[in-house]
Amino acid sequence: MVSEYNLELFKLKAELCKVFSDPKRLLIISELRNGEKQVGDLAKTLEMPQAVVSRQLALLRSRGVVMARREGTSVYYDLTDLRIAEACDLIHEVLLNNLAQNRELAERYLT
Amino acid sequence: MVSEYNLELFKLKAELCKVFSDPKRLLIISELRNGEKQVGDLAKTLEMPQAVVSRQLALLRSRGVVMARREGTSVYYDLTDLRIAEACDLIHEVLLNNLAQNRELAERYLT
DNA sequence: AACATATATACATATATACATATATACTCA
DNA sequence: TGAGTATATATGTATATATGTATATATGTT
Repeated sequence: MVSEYNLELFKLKAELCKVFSDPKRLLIISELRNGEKQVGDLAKTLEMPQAVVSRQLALLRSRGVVMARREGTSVYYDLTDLRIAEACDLIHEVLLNNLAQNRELAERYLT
Repeated sequence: MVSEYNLELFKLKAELCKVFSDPKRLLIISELRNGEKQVGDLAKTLEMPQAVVSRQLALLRSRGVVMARREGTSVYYDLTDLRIAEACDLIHEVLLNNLAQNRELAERYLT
């Protein structure tokens, strides 16, 4: 039995998580872990077209994951909440665990 | 500068996170927190068509988020890794924080 | 004001995703 | 083996998302 209230909350959570479902955005988030960066530098470091980085940052900002600060012609972006990075760490661990289990399975059946 | 190796890893992470980008899947994960459940029960509790629950569970399993155990005609599903639930908790907190900040903004400008 | 730099956005297109409905499969028991 | 129950999958359709390219906007400089 799912109340409307709960459903709404889960929809918001899903919206937020959608942000993490793209490798480019994860790379951006990963870069921002070490402190704020400007758009152009992110584009250069991550070897992505500027427009792509800008658009993804706009999306991240719309979901409250990053915040922007203008300084002259540059715009600096930073994470709004370090727990986002922590969540990414947990996912990282889960992934490594999955991979390890897959390897184990593979070894069991392929050798 | 993103190495191919890293890119591959981030793609996998994004694939894993995609799992959390749907409210139905989050509800299922949330239900499974309290222990394994069978498909039909999940469908009933969450008021979703059986086919929807089954398909989402298949997806969750393909990503290594849940595991299945058959017992007679029933199939029981459970989380594979509690850190998944922990990550969801962190996201929950981030979301609440976002909402609080939005409310603050709204109050500042609407009153 | 004219120009340069940094960033953002619009549009068209390709791809991915979710859902409802119908159907198939796996298992149990008579 | 045949009926009944639980779960899984296939298909068609509607919608969402990502991308490249081109262009717009904002700020700083001369």
